[in-house]
Amino acid sequence: MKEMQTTYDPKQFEDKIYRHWMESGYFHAEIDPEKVPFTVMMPPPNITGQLHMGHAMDETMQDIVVRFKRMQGYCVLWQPGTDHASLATEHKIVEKLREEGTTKEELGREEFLRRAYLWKEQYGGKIVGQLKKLGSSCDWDRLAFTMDERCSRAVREAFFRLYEKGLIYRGSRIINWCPDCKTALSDEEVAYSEDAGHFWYFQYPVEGSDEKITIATTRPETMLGDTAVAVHPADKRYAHLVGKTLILPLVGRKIPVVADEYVDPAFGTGAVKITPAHDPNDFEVGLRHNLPMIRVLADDGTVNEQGGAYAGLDRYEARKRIVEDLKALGLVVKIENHTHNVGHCHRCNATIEPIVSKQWFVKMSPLAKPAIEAVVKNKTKFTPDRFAKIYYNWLENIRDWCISRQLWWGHRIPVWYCDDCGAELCSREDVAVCPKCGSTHLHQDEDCLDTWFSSALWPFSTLGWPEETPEYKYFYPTDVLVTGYDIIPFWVMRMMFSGIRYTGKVPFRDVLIHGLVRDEQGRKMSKSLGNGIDPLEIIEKYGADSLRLSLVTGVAPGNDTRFTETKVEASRNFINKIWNASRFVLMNAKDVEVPKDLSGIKLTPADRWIISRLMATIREVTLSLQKYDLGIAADKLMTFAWDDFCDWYIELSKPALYGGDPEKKRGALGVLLFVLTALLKLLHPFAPFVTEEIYGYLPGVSGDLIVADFPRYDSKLAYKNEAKTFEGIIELIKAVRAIKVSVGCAPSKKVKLYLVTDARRLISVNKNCILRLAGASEIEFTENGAEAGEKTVSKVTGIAHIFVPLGELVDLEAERERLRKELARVTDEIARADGKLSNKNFVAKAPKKLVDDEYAKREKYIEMKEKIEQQLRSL
RNA sequence: GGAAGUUUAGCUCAGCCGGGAGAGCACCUGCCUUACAAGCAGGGGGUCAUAGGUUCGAUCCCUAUAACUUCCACCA
Repeated sequence: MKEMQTTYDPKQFEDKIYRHWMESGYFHAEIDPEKVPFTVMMPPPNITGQLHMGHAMDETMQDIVVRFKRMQGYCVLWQPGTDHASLATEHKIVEKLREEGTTKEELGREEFLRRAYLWKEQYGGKIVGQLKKLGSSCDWDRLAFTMDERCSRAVREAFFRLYEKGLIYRGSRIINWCPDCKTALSDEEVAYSEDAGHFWYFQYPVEGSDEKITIATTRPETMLGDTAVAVHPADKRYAHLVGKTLILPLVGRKIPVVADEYVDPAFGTGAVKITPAHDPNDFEVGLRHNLPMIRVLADDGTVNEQGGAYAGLDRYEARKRIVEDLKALGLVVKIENHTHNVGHCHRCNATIEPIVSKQWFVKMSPLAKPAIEAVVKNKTKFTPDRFAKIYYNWLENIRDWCISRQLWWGHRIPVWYCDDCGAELCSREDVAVCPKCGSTHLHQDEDCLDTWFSSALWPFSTLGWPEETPEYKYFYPTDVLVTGYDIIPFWVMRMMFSGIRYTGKVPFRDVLIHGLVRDEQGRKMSKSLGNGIDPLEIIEKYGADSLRLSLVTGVAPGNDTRFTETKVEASRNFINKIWNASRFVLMNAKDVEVPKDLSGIKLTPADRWIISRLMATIREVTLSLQKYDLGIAADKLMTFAWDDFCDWYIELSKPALYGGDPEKKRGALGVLLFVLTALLKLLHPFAPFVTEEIYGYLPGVSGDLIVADFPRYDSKLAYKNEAKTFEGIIELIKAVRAIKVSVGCAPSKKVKLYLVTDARRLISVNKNCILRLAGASEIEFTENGAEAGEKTVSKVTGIAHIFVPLGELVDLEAERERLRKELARVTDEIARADGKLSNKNFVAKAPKKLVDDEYAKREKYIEMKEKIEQQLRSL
């Protein structure tokens, strides 16, 4: 039998243990009709991604749940995978091409895609390795990729079904356009921020008059596409101009003045320039008044040929020039500073241009309704449930989803156009011949689908849907989805409506939402701030277990948390404690094995107390884990491990271990091993590596912890009353310690205890423990403590009145003072109890147990008071 | 403008059904007590943001207020 090293050093075993788990196939989920399935879909990280703290927390939480369920005997599938991340990846590759001095257009679609796959092969695996470092116990045999064959097939099927029902359509509408990425985006992919800008006031001359109308704009360059000026119908200032024609300066176009309710007369000048092709509101106005739509910006954000003299200029350069030119014409009234909300590309942060463009859309309202209903009806539950409201907010206000992207890396839209008859053909299979006219001159739509279109299918596409594979039938719907609240609109919501639509079932029963991991100052970790902390560096320094623990302790579900290295250190210290406690048990446990149960052991009161505490902990941890209260579960566990087991029980076991009575020693060791084993099991989901490592040293234990049974609460071992009685011993020990400290008695100096007590038997049975833990030499029972003599410090506890003769250390005046304070405290307690009990309503209405408890407390304090008074008199 | 959250010890945060406020870190005192100084023992420190209400009883439930955070919408 090898011995445990004297210090906890995670580097010695974490990789080794992970390899062992992999080789043993413990992560692999094989359909087992005898077992109940438990399925978790890992949110697929981007192939371009690096593991960050957010992932680390998300993965840790999933792994805790998954390991817990696996140990409970479920057939657990934790499905891993990666996301092709269409835009993010293409963006990176394009950047790389730029460095190489080429462009994607130069390479052509085919070559570009070849490069992209190469990239995926090269970098896509990186994050997988990082997840392994963290201890993720997912089924790597089933590693999926959103663009693999299975998922791609599901994407086509989903698209086809929606298209068939008219829920996918193509149309020209205002969309969010990123001029840098040169693609359309969904509403969710636009992030707004308050940017400082200007409010420019321009004058547009009225045709056939000297009059001019003043408009205000934040985007002067869009005036090139103005096709009207709108005023409020009830606005008297402009009533005479409605129907008149204006001459658009610099352009010379004649545009009408229209009356529209949309205009707020109180804002700006009350007259609004209308650019239907570049503003969502103007677009609506344009439709109502049948205005022409003139697009003046090209895909790259420069002014297009419609811009006349400004054609070819970048939008901001054009803006500057237009303002200058209008100034020269004397048409600029004023320029104000103005901060307003500007949309930015979620990926590259470029300013978004609203542009009219022909794109593919998913009609949302028929999909949103059942998705809302499913949560209302509790088919899917959010934890914490307040996130259901966020989810409703999104779905209730949702607009049609723009799903086409002008990108190459992704799922190409499965629609073909016939060059001869113009037919638009959506198909599950590639189309070579036009079914309408028989032509073979067809071309596929150039665009790709939004990445989230495929992620939305993740819970079932990975299982083989639309085929009714055995996996799909067994593992779907999944049990819990774990993700951050920031992903609700992108992913959770879309999986919900997709799952319901395509499979007829909600994709998951529970959604466990967590918050963001922030930096020490509470700021979001981000690349631009450079405040991100690399989880791998933390793992390198402290080990994965410490990182995992630090990410779940003291965190309430759904709340953000701050990452501090101090917290990791605290976690590391805890694990070190476990390590050393285990080492202590094992170095004493020669020729002993972990007992299967406790039936062969004669249990001492201390044994029963720790077993009772273990049972309570098992129950609390199990319940908390079932409710996904990971922070509470970890907290209970750590308190039990450190306070109860290490600080108390191990110390309590020492008299038996060192006392020379082989039977007592065997009993204590049996309990130590029994409790330690259970503790390792309970702790395993949180700190899998170190617990598995220690488990390997346990004598007489075979197999691996990862697949051991999770401890079960056993009411026969609860020993509630005995445990409560034993708390009296603990209180007694603490009181003696406090007495010694209060007079500056050296801890190593043993003192004699005189006890006035009714619990002589209880104390006698636990005498050795009391002596050792309290630092006492002997115990003598007395009637009134007089034997202890003058120079004595006394203290009253629940089971005894303690007298400790401390000779010269005792300052009688200080002792009197201390007793007076104690007396005051006890008197307050009695008053408090009296106050409650004299309240007739309390006695009448409060639960009986509470009232009885209050009487009992009063009794106890009165007794204590008498003893203290008596002691004060005798001094 | 709408929504959600937060406000508890010096700091970071927990707190299940309403029934004597907790942890970690920091701080103070004393200890290398042969598992552990990444430790042990003892200790100090809180009007649970404010004001009302419900209740026998409120950190917890309700209402209002304030401050902060986040998300959404958005007036060109």
